[in-house]
Amino acid sequence: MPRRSGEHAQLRLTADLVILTIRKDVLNILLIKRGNDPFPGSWALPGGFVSRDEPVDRTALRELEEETGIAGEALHLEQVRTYGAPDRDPRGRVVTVAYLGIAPDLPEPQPGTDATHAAWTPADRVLEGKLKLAFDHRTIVEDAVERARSKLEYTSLATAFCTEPFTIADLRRVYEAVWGETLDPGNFSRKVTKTDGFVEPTGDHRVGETGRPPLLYRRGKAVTLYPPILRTRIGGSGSTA
Amino acid sequence: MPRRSGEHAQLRLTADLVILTIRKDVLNILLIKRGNDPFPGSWALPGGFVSRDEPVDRTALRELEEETGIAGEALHLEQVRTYGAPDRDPRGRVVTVAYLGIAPDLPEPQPGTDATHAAWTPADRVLEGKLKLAFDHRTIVEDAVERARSKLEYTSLATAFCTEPFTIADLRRVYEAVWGETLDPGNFSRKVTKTDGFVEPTGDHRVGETGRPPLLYRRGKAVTLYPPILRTRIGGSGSTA
DNA sequence: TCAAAAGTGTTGTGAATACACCCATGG
DNA sequence: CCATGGGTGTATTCACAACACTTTTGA
Repeated sequence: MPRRSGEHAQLRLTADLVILTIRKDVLNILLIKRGNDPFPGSWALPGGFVSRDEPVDRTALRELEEETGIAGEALHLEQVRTYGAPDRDPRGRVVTVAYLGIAPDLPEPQPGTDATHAAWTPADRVLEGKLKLAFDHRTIVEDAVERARSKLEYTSLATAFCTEPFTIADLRRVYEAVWGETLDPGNFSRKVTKTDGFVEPTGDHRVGETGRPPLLYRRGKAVTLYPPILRTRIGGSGSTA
Repeated sequence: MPRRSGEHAQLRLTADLVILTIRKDVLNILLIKRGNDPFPGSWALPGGFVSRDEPVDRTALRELEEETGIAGEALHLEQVRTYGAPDRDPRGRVVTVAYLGIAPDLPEPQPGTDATHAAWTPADRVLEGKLKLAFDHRTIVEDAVERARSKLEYTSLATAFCTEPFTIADLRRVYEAVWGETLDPGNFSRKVTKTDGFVEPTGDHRVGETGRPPLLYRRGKAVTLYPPILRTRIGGSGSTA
């Protein structure tokens, strides 16, 4: 199938990561400050080049650890999509595979290779354009966050934000932070505990905080939720992409 | 960020296409019979190498036309995901970006470059393993078909299978073919016509067939459907991936 | 007149919302 | 005893599945 071999040799492949977590009830994203060309000093997603014979998924985990010191254990990681516009990188033809990672609240990241800083940043600062990112990383963030938002509806992804054991209110705060809307605590509790396989009670209560001690849960076996937990569409005409 | 330049030079990128259509109320997929190494004589997805400075999306359309004679006009095309296992291609490191295409019933494909045959094939023959495909193309087909099945639920994707103008029954047969289940005609009709922006009446009827002449519709403006048209989950425990 | 297909009416069931209210703890 | 957050009760609204039934054509 190749036409002339020279036509393909210049292309390089990277993996970039959108790592999301909830910090103080706010959706945060892991960013690094670039140390090298291009865009030195700019904020960007962690990521880097795929090595020969390295699965792309492993590139993602390796770069995450190299640039931020965060290990991929206990991290939900899934591919979002691939960005292949010819002019997206000034270094030449660089195609990137974007990943979405979901983490429970993690320690401060430690900058490593190619990064002078690594920090959790409220996702809204990127989505609202107040913080500019290098390359087409803002688009990647938008797509990844929308993926997370919609997967909260029909999968058990929200539990990946929680450290076990967690309470129903912990889970509700995940939905509220990711969707940016408040939910009725009572109705949410019922819906979650009645959705087969979403969460399993441990039998214990969480103590030490004010208010009635909540029951503790761990992740259930279900991957997809039926019925789904739908966002409230305003207007309902549904012309959103 | 590159370590040694030699580490990246060997990687090549392809675009592969899962083109779906409905033929005689059955979900069909467009396959080619390979003319070249590797796997000559095997059935496979249409696709080919990304050229220098060519957007990956354009590669997909170009290869589709080159190998099957089908033009990308009036074709819904979206990326599914990227497959990057190091050993997925015996020629070396070849990473592929898979696309899902949805087409209304099209003429017979004409084999072109690198393909000795091109044909519509019932998707079940591939999904049930009765027809073996080259590379990891069966996995790609499974993922693409599952994407189509779930997007029928919460988007207006089904209309991409229909030639305008179409009837509600045409649309119902799309759902039935893709989901592999029968739907109640009356309830389906109500649901579709009441879902804001899904279809718009043209005012005309289709004549010449037996039975009461159905109203004709064109695609509405909505991209997402609310409320969604959900598949009937049996058992409901939702442990599917 | 009959078969076939389209589309409406009707009814019972289940789920979602809004919100009142009770529970169990820390201060 | 009060504030705080967790959780249940309940009425209303809404959506859906099942299926009877009417409509309108071709044969």
